[in-house]
This record gives sequence, structure tokens and C-alpha cells, in this order.
Amino acid sequence: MARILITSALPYINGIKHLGNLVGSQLPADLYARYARARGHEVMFICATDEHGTPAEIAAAKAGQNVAEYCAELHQVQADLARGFGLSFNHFGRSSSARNRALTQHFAARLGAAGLIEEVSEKQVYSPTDGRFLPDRYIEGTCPNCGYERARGDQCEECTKQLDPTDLIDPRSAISGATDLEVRETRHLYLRQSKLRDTLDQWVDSQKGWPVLTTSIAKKWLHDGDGLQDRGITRDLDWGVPAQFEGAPWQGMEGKVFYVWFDAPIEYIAATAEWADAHGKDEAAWRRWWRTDEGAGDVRYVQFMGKDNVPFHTLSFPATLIGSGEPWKMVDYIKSFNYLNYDGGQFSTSLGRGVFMDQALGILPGDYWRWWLLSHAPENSDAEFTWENFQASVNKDLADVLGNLVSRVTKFCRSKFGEVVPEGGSFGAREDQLIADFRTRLQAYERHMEAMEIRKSAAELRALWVLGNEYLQDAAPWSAFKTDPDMAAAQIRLSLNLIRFYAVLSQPFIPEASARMMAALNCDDWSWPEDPATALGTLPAGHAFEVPDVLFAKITDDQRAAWAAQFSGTG
RNA sequence: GGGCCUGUAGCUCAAUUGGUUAGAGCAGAGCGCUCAUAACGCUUUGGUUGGGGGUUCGAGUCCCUCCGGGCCUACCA
Repeated sequence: MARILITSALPYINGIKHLGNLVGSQLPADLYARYARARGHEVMFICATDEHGTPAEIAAAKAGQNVAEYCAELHQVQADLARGFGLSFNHFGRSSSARNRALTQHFAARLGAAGLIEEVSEKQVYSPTDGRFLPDRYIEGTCPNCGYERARGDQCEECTKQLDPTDLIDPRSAISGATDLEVRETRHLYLRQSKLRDTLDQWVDSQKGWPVLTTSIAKKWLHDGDGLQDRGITRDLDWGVPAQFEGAPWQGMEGKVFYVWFDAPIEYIAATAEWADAHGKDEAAWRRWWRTDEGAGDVRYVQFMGKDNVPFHTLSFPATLIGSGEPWKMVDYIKSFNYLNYDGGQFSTSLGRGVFMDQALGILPGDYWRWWLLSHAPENSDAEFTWENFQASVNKDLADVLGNLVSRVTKFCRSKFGEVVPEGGSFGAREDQLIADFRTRLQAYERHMEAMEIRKSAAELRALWVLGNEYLQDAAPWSAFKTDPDMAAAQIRLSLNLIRFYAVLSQPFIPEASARMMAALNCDDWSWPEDPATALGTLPAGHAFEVPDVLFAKITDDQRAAWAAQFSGTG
């Protein structure tokens, strides 16, 4: 038994996330957390909403709410959706928590004391109309390169040229359209991560078996151009962790807050503290996960994220932890994902293109989505969601291979033996072969799950389901029943146990369906089948069960067509 | 511009890291079964591994080049 700390990249508070966001971090993290728990490990699975930053302030203003109210509301919405998808966080925190404020300021003070924070005076665009400094991308204007009129201050989307906001012709605020923009001098704190470049480089080198995607992005940032750049970690905003606080090693930072990408990863730690608070536990309870000098020495820490988050997790956050000079637990493995596209293009919030978490749950239960998303996780390259593919996978894998197996076994038993595990008969060569096959495939499944090879795990799980259908076809208890009812009884006894076996194995992928399978069997023995032969004897003869409702309904062609039209974003 | 990833059967993906005849699932074809959500099982068609060149006893895998798709490039988070 090991102790495993798992974090999923924090979903931003600004609105409901789409399926691409879900499959890029929270869902695979949940799969791994569920599997680790099923294997008896002690797991701390942490996620939270990332609530600070300009987009949150603007979204709140648009909604006519103050930021705190807006965030509280959206946090609840996201928490409810997470529950709908069966995400089994030990805690789903908020980066705006008091815990995070204290920890963020703690790290900032430590970094300051270590000489790793520098005050830099720079020029930023200020909008009097909006009453705020504008991040580059919130300034629009005409591109000096190609003449595109809606170029953004960071880059022109038309000609892809990188821009500085002051390059724009006729610049205006993307928020209000105001043109009375001015350039103001402002002072900010910079994290001098360039001083830690060699340390970070060696640390990345010392990691074994990280996905190429993870290391290549880290290496790029470490070695591109002049190497790792220092990074501003404060912003001129109201909403966030105040950069000026008691004990701060600097002055004059009133009215400024830490940049989200400084405080968001720290929330991983803070959320664990929030977990302790929520469960009436003491400080030691969360520190044993995070401080190697207070019990975290034997913790294995795994992070899940989309590729866009890799630089922050391979460089900025480690720089924060190392720079603090304190023995904080560093990540052991970073599992990163490519993007999920929607039917030939990108998911688009503004165009209403693609399926968002709330809409998905409105159509079908979470397990349907979990199965498709996980079995098609964008591990090696970007993946694509199409309704045809979704329909085919759900109908074939879930309804036909697994769901129908449960139906045929339970219904056959009910009609011939009643809703009780039948007694009599004994196992022979056929059953021995099945168990031998299970041993082989189960090992492969476990190996892939431990390696976080998600698609391969899904394929292996499906192969395990198929073995059940093959066995049943071969054993043909409906024939055996006519000549040798005892043999049929033994076959069905094994088959009913097969359902429990599958419920346990499938639980990380489709927890809700697994729970229904177990409920139908009147069983709550979720112990992992260390040995298939033993596991297939869990339900004894005479044990009562019920025939469950259809486990997975099929998606009809009409439904598929209607949904494809509904989410195309053209209407 | 620079960097990285990627291109394998009609579709979605594998291929033990250079090693026999490139494998699965879906779709297609044929057969079987009748317990089951018209489900399941068996058999089977289908590939000049994007094109070209090279290294090697041997290349899907390594090198060069061309073509296509995608991502990142530090102030979106």
C-alpha cells in the first residue's frame, strides 16, 4: 500500500467547461484516483476552481455581480457538474480561500527572503473608462502587419504575428471599446526563475518516463533563446491574493494581487489544507501529504493537465517550491494531454460549438461520456469527437458487450433458477481456461492503469468483457440446462460472479454503472480480484439478486442526428 | 520564422523502442447460436505504413528531403 497524491489542473472559474477540458485533466485524474483506491492505496485527490484574474472580474461584471458572489456561484455549478461526472475528489477547493491566501503570501515572502523576487517597473496599458489595466489580449486594434482590424494586443489572429499592444493602430479596450487608453508606469514583482534554471533543468533531467509532451515543453522553455525568463507574478487587480501583506519583504504593492499562475498551483496545497479544515482534521493531516519532513517522504505525487499547463507545472511551480528553501513535496510524474477537437474544429465557447459539461449531462449520464472520453483520451495527439464515433462506441462497448452480458446472464438465471445464485455442478476445463485468460488480461489491465496508459487500459477492460461473452457462447448454459441442469447451474453461478468481477474492474471508468451492477447483485464486496479464481467465487450459491434495468440504453440514429445539429454552433 | 508532435486498413488506434508474415476494435461479407438491449460467438475481405531517397543483414521504427494535419512560442487561464 502506497500513498498517492493526485492533482488535476484547476478549471478556471469563468463559465462551464467543455468535454475537452474535462478529458484533459479532471477525468483521467479521477480514473487514476479511483484505480489507486481500488487497489488499496491511500489517495488524496485534489482539485479546485481557479478563481482569480481578469477574466473572472469581467465575467462577473457582465453577469452584474460582484466577483466574490460570481465565483461562489460558479464554484457551486462546477462542483455539481463534477459530481454528475462522478469525479471523486477528496476535496474540490477554491483558489480564493483563506488557506490559499496565507500560503501564497507565505511562498512569496520566502522567495523574497531568498532573493528570488525582484521589483520591476514597467509600462502597461491603462483604460480609464474600464478603470483597470488591460492585459495585452484585452486590447484590440488594427494589425500593423496585415491590417486586420480586430487584432489582439498579444498576437494578430489573422497573420499570427506577435504584437505588443503599443504596435496596434487605433487601439481600443476589448471590454468596453474605449479608445482613451493610456500607457502608465506600474511596478510589479518578478519571480527570478532564471536563477533556478540549472536546478530546474537537472530536476527535469532526473525524471524518468515522463511523456514526451511534458519534457519537450519544459526543455523548450528552459533552453529557447536566452533560456528561462523571469516572470511577473503580480497584476494590477482587485480580485486576488494581495501582494502587500504583513511581513512582506517589499513595500508599495498596495492595490496589486498575485498573478493567477503564481497562486493557482499553490492552491493544490491549500486545497489539501481546506480538506483538513472541512473534515475537522489538524495541520499534520494535510502536511503529511506535502512536507517531506512531516511525512510526505513516501508520497507519490502525480499531476494531470492539458498541454497548455505544462510550463507552469514543470517550471514556475517547481521554482516556487524549490525557491522557498523548504522541503515541499515535488511532483513525481506529470501526465499531460493534447486537445480534444469537436467534429473537425475546435470547441468554442463563444460560438456555442461543441458539448459542454452541463449539456452533456442533460443528454446522457456521466458514465457514457466517461467511457468515450477516456477510451479516446488525446494522449499521443489531438483527438476528435464525432457523434458517429460516440454512438458506435457507446452502443457497441457499453450496451452490447457489457450491458447485454449482464442482461443475458441475469435474465437467463431468473427464468431457469430464479433470482438466486444457483447451486450444484462443478467447474471444468472450460472454466479453468477462462480463469487463466483472466489472469493474463487482468495483469495487462493493471499494468496499463499503473502506467496511466488510458486508451490501452480501456481496450484491455473491453477485452475482459469480451471474454465473458466468449465463455457464455462456448458454455451455452441454455443448451446444457436441457441435458445437465447442474452444469448449467455452475456456469451461471460463475457468470453471476463475472458481473461482480466486471463491476469492480470497471468502476474506475464507469462508477455509476458499476454501482448499479453491484446493487443488483446485493453485493458490496468491492475488493480487487487479486486472484480471479477466488474472486469468481465471491457470490455463494443461494445468494439472492435482482435483474437490473438495462445498464446502458443505445443511442438511436435519430438522437445522434438531433444532437449533431443541436451542438454544431451554426444555429 | 523557430521548436515540438503527428501521418499505419473505409473509420478510431496498436506494434515489446531496429527484429519473423504490420495487429485490434468499429464498419463490410459469410456462417453459427437463440440466454440476451435484433444482442453474442466463429470465420473472413481489406495496408507499396503520406511521397521520394539513404543507413542497415534487417526500417512503420533511424537519417535526409518533399507534402499534409496539429500544438507551443512566455500578458488567456
